[in-house]
Amino acid sequence: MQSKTRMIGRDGPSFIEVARRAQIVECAIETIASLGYAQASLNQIAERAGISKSVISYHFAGKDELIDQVLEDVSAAGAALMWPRVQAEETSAGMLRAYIQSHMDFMRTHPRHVAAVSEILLHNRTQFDDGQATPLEERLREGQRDGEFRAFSPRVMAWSIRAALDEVARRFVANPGLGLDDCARELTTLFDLATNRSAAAETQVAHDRSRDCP
Amino acid sequence: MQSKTRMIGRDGPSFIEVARRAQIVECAIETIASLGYAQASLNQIAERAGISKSVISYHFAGKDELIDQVLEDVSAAGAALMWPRVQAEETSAGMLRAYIQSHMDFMRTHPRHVAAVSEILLHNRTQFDDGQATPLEERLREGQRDGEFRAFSPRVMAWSIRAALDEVARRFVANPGLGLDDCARELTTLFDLATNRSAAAETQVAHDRSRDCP
Amino acid sequence: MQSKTRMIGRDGPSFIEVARRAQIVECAIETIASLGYAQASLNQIAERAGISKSVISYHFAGKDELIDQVLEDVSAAGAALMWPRVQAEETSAGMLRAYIQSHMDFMRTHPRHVAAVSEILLHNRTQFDDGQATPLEERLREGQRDGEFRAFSPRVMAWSIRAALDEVARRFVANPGLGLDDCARELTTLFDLATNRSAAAETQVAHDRSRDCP
Amino acid sequence: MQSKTRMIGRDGPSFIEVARRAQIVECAIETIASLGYAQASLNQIAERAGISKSVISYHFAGKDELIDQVLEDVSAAGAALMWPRVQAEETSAGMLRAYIQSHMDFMRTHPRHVAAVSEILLHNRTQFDDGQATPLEERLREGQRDGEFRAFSPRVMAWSIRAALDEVARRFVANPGLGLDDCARELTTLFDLATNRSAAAETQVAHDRSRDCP
DNA sequence: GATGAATGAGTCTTCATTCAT
DNA sequence: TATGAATGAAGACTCATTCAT
Repeated sequence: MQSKTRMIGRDGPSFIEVARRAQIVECAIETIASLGYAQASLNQIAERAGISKSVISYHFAGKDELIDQVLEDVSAAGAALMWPRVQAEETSAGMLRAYIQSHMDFMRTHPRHVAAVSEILLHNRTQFDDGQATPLEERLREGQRDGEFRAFSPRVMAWSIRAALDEVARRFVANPGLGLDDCARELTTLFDLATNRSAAAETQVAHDRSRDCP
Repeated sequence: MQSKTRMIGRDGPSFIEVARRAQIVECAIETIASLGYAQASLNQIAERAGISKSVISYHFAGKDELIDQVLEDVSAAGAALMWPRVQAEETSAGMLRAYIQSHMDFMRTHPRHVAAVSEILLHNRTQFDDGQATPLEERLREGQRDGEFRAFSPRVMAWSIRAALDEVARRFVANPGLGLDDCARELTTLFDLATNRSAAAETQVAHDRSRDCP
Repeated sequence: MQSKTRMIGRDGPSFIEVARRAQIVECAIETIASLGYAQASLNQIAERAGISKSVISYHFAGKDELIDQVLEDVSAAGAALMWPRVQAEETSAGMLRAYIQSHMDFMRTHPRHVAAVSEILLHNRTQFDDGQATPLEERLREGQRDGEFRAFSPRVMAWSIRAALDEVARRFVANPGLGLDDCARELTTLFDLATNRSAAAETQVAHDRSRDCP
Repeated sequence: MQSKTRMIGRDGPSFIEVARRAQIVECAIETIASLGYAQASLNQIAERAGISKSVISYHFAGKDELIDQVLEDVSAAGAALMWPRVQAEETSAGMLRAYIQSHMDFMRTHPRHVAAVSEILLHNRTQFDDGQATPLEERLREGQRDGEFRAFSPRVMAWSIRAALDEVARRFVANPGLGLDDCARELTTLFDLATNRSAAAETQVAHDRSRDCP
């Protein structure tokens, strides 16, 4: 709808309005995941939706609003799936595993959603707010305070985790035959080893030994 | 394209041809790193090079060939810096550390090159050759055969390593104040722990214990 | 168009029909005066009216009819205010003064109406009916026949008067602080001098003198 | 030319560049004068020029620059024609007559130019710099200081003069049969009478008389 | 009567590419 | 070799209009 005065009345957006927006958002996701962010023009999106290009302009103020809606919808859905499972864990290591595992599960059920968001975030790196910590980073930091995680930079670790997950997401979209279960197991183990205290200690010993007698 | 016609002459590309192509590639790198892939039009590149836009079309079959050349040149430069240092190591763990470390060193000395390639790969993720193993993956596999690395999927591990390195690269470009030394140390430790055999064993024990008495 | 169909009923347009049309016309005036003709889309007009855009299409055959109605309504209102005062004058000079003065008064009481019409005429200067004389022109001609006005082209004089009034209207809309009383006095004097017989004679003398001994 | 770096070297714009720009500016004038500002799209302009729409984008940074160029070119041409003739006059009244007369002469030789500028100025009334005095206003004020002109608001008078001239310009474009000589004579007389001191005095007398015995 | 929804034509702009010189 | 000039396709966006409900 073009007017921004969108009924201050009681009803809010109509059913069909909601449905259309959802459909367009879905098609945008589909398109971005398939063609990449750069190739995902309104034309392409409209074509996939089987609608005229201007229908998008009717339901969204502009491409930006559409993209924002994609981010919002997918993030909300992802968070709804993931955080309960993360919070249900008692240990920090468990939480990290749950984070990765649920991320992969979400990816399995919504592969193109994850890929699309990944594409969007990668291309809109304006808001690279290096200043602010992500929830994941916070959780890692907490795990360190608890003494469960070894000493590492939570920021770099969070970057690495997200980068690995996003990479898998894109690979999965390009190649749906990819075994997500295997990937999940690999990544949980990888970052388990990378974060837990005892492994670090042991490796430190190994390092020391290797330095002692080269 | 014209260059092919030129190639059939007896002496290959002339000196000036080579120089021009190199100059253009450099300017392309500069432009992409500065403005991002999307804003790096031939116009912008030509402007930075102080040449006419059509010079690019003259020396390259099209924008695609230019971009490919950028990838090729930077990859070659990177490989030339990195692989000697990697090969000089005797242990697989050392090689992995050298891989990460030299990658960061290359990033420090050629930040814009790395940024440009990163941008390009991000936008042209069409050709996801999942079939073929990268050199890094091969090295990881070798480390497993040697018994130095634990059992993991070399492919997923390679993906994770590259993803982490590229992420740091992008962060570094966006924020040159980023401490590359710290990142290098973080990542080498991270993937050291993630790959080495003893850490895995120890962690496995820890896991078992945690399963025994929850 | 639908309204024609409706008209063939026995009682003409219903009360609600008339009211709606009037409301829409008012909002159109408001919008055009505020945003300018170019920015006054049906969307904007409907928004200000608090109605749906298609209501306009329902009550008017198209934007053109709406615009025509605006012109008609404002002209009628203006004429209703002005002509009685003009006709009340006995001399032609008095009539001209009354014309200008009442025009400015109308401008003061209906600034946005005048501005809207001004905008519309500016953008739709297709139908320049140069053939037909305006009422103002007729009055000027009459003043000449009475011997009260000097000899001049009533057409060009009428153009000049209207142009000056419209110019002041636009200035007033752009800058409501403009002193309309001052403008009214200036313009009445200006065109008084420009039309009256005695001033012309005197000036003619001056001209002749200046030609005699340059 | 798209690049803004336009050769800092010695040559400046090439001959063909200058010619093309001039041609496009002429066609823009033609189009605006014929269709009105609102209908003068780049498409229309390009069509009249017999060139592709993007040629305009090549030679001008955007529509704005084209419009600005139109204003600049026409203003320069007009000023070059008018001001020498205006300055050549010794009396203020002579200058005003020369201003109007030369304006009409320019209109005769460049009718569409004048009409186009008039259209542009009317539509871009953003810069309605009511604060700043135009050269014409300054001249009028000077004439008052000299004691040659009666007391009037130079601003309102300048508005009226320009409005009348622009009105005639538009009428002339719409109807080329219009007798410009007659118009020129009419307007010079009109504003002569409206400004000169003696006419005002005489009229004042008439006014007084009419007030005495109405 | 009224309206949300949809649409196609049209706006300006950017860009890679081609061509004659 | 080099380049100024030109072009067509595609980009996002606006808008008056139409239609089913």
